[in-house]
Amino acid sequence: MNSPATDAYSEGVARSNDEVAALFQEYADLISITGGDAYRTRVYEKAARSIGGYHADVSTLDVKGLQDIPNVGKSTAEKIVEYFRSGSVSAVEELRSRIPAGVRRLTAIPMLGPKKACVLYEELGISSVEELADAIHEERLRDLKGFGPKTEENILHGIELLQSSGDRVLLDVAMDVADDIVTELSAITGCLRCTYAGSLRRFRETIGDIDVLAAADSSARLMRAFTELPYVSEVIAHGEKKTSIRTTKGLSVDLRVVPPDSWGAALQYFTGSKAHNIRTRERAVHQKLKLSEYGLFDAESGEKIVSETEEEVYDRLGLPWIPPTLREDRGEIEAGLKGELPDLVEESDIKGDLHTHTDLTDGLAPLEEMIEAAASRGYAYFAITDHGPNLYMQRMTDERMLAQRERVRALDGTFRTRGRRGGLRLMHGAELNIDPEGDVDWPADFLSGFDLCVASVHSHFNQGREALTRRLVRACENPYVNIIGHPTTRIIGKRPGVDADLDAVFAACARTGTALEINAHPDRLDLRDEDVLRARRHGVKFAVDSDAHAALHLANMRYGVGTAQRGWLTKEDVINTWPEARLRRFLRKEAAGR
DNA sequence: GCCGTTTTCGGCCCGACTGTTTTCAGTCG
Repeated sequence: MNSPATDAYSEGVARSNDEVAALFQEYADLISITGGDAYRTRVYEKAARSIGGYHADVSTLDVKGLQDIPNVGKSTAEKIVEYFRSGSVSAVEELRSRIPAGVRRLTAIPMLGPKKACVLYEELGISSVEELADAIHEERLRDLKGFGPKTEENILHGIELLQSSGDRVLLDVAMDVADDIVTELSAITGCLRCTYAGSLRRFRETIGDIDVLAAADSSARLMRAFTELPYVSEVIAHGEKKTSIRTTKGLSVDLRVVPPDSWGAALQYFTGSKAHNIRTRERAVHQKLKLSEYGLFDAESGEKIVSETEEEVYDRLGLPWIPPTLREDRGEIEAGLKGELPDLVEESDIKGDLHTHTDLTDGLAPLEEMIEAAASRGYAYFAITDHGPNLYMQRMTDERMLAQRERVRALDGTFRTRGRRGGLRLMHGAELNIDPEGDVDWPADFLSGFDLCVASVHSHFNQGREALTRRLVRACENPYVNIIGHPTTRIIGKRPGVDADLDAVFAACARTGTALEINAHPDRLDLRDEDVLRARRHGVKFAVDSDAHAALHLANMRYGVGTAQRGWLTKEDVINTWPEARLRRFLRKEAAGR
């Protein structure tokens, strides 16, 4: 998949900003665990977010330049400079020496925040998730103030959730590392090809370890360069064909170097999935062939038939080339044999983003900056959808929303001739809150002023299946609701999706002309691929949205498109690949009788 | 620690829910 981002918003810039953002988030957590001033905690959290979303590389800025970043003052700026000068920040190190890393890890458990983590550490010396689970089973939490039987139950459930995602990391974390490694290795003399394979190439929502594949006649140089990357913390194995390392963040990466003429077979083999490979190898066996990472061979003579490209390998097995995002043994082999593989939606098909935020609510960037970023991605249209007033913390009012609309309309005029071709059209929308009854923030006469509305669940997640289903269906039936945002509200590894009858919701979407969102934020990827597959059978349309809260986040679109592909979607299924006129017709929701 | 159409001090997003409590603290969005 190609990325249209080529300017200041492209990746790489983000690396050192992300590093600093993570450092300040950690500092904020440590301050709150040690019972420090809550306002200092907040400031460092806000600074972390601002830095993560800032357009310039913080490692290139001085104290004065850094203070231009919102929520970064003198003290924070000096810490950033200290970090790039010495590799660490003494104030952070001081707190790290007082609180074991495992204590902070405890706060990753849902319902367990800094205060409870602090009590657990100080009273019982608990400094890891495992120790906490043991302590609960040994009933050692019983005497602790503020911990009752229900809390124990919740913590155990939370630990289960946490561990179900295991040591896997989110897609974007793995992708950043993999992109960097591929770039570094591609520059080595003798490296003829290099790419990532495995679950990353298939765009799975979480990644266990990263597989990088390179083609070269001699592997020594590549292997050495790989082990000498700056973020390598440990070399697990070091050989001629395969080298494994662990990064400073604990991610394990395998590099395999293959001869150039087995590139295609190796790429096919190391991309997987296991289930898909078993199926392809079975087909080979039936044709008296043998498929391995080195090529497709005649089973009897051992003579190599093909191996240079994936296309050749699949072709010789009687199959068209199968896109990596489909290789899960979910019917792609059968569809390939019948010539019925879907023509998958690509990132380059996306004409606009329909769910984004600005600093009017909880976004980081001003309206103009978000629109500039959208224009630089070559979008044909772009919707601003800040939060409605019922998400109280956002302090939205009618006046603020209408004032924003004025600005959007004015900017629309100036961007009409900008962008890649035909200019960028702006749409004014909102992200509404679906309340427990299925109603949304504003009455019809106010809603009718928006070009489109996303509606999402942000509260009352545990209503029970029937109530939640009714609630979502009612939202679909609202003639002004065009897109159900992050439909299950799950946060990967942290919060399960709501318990609703999704098939009933999908049916309601199809019936009312309401699109389902595929939220591209790597923490969410909601709907998930399996749900997309099911929804598609109901004839639902989808919107792949970044839900960006900063200009940089617009680039998360690639993960949403990857998820859409895993759900077998074509351009036709995704409303934000459509031309503007067709999209506008869809947004009128005429089927709902509006 | 940051910020300023309350501008160098005194605020800092606000409300709901949950589980633990007899009046509230912690967590979440």
